[in-house]
Amino acid sequence: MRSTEITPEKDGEQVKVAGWVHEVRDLGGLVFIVLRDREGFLQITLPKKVIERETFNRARKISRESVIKVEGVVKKEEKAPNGFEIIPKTIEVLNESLAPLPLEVTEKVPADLDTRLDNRFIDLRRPKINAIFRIKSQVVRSIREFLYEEGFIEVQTPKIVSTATEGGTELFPISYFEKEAFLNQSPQLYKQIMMSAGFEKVFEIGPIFRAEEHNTTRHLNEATSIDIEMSFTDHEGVMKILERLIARVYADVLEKCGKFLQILELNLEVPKIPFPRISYSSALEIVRRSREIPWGEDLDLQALKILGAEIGGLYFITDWPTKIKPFYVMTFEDERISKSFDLMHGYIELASGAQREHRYERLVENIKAKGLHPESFEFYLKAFRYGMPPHAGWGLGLERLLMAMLNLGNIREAMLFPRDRTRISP
RNA sequence: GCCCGGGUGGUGUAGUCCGGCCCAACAUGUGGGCCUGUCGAGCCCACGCCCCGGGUUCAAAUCCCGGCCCGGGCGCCA
Repeated sequence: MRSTEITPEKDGEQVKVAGWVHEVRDLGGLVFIVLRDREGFLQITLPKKVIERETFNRARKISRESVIKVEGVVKKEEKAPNGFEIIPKTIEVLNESLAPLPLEVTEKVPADLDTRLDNRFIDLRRPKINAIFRIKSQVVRSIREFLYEEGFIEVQTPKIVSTATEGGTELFPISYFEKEAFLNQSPQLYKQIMMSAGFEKVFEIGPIFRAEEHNTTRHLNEATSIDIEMSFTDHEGVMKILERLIARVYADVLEKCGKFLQILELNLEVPKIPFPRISYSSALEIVRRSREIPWGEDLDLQALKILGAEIGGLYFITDWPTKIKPFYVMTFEDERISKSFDLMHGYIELASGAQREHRYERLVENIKAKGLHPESFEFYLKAFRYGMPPHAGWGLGLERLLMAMLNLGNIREAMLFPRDRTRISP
């Protein structure tokens, strides 16, 4: 049985429980073992007079974090946490833990993030850390459910690619027999090809790799991207999907992860849709009250912080200058402006999307205009020559979303085993 | 890539500025002991640490040089 399945009403019932020894409090004639399992804590109480001597003496010496199995009787008890305790008949040590521990699971002494990540298996035993990933699981589940309900088809695209970069980020080169290859920075080009293939609505949840030497609390070199692509719609259409998706995720987490939110001491609110939309040009006006940025330049961190403070919460920045967006975005009639958007949370960018350029000739021009070579994109361009519908899509950073939602101070907290500038293990 | 900050028991900190009073302190931990209502249990005893290599000096955790490692900010990027 799990800890949460037992209540004071089960008084007198025989139960089997298993888990980790969180703490042992030895009072001499009375020993308490705090047992921790996946769902919470249980108190095993051993009064010296009642327990068999051998069991009693062995139990008080069990090292913290050892894995034990307990068979015993539930006893309703006002003085016990949650109103009950278990009086054991037998205690079996399934696996003994070494001491001292690499870090304190009881959180009496804090540990640096670096120490925690080096010992992640034990760090994750801490309820607060565990809660993050229980919520992450629900987030992914909600996203999947929502997109399936909306008629999307889940796809898997390659993570090993040969193409030159689509622009922007650096790629990790890898050794691939006699060929040059890279880890994919995003499923962008492949999900667009799926539009030509006639899937109409696709999504993918998978890893992306960025070989940037950044060293900040909001960047990872391996992250999880949630990507959608949708035919016969425009940027407005996919923005609506995105805000509904975000609201759904918040609502589900609120409904199904109350316990974990409580552990994290978070008060989550479901964001109201539609999210505020502000054009790049209007955003620039706000920023210019305190800082000069010429039209057409990207908004740097300082600018985004000004905006985040001004607007707050979740909002879209739309109509970005074409020159700072990738070749695949579609422009308005005024070609300086693109049908693109970023979803922001404060100053953190969560997602970015656009209507795509589906017209072959225009696309080739765009590639050339970015100083790239159309020949390197032949596998991609081919899909545009034989019937490509108009389409739009976006990519959403899962860890960024989690960071924003749970107010995490460091994106590494949102990844089980983060990969950053210096860390590739564990 | 640029710029800051840091490395002291298993863990987290103090001490470094201004060298000696530091064979290094505190908490947690670990080992042992006492204790029948703990829930950050309490009390007593013990154990355990100055990143590496040079240098300066009568004397280095402390100052200087080099190295390794880590954190953060900016840039870039999602």
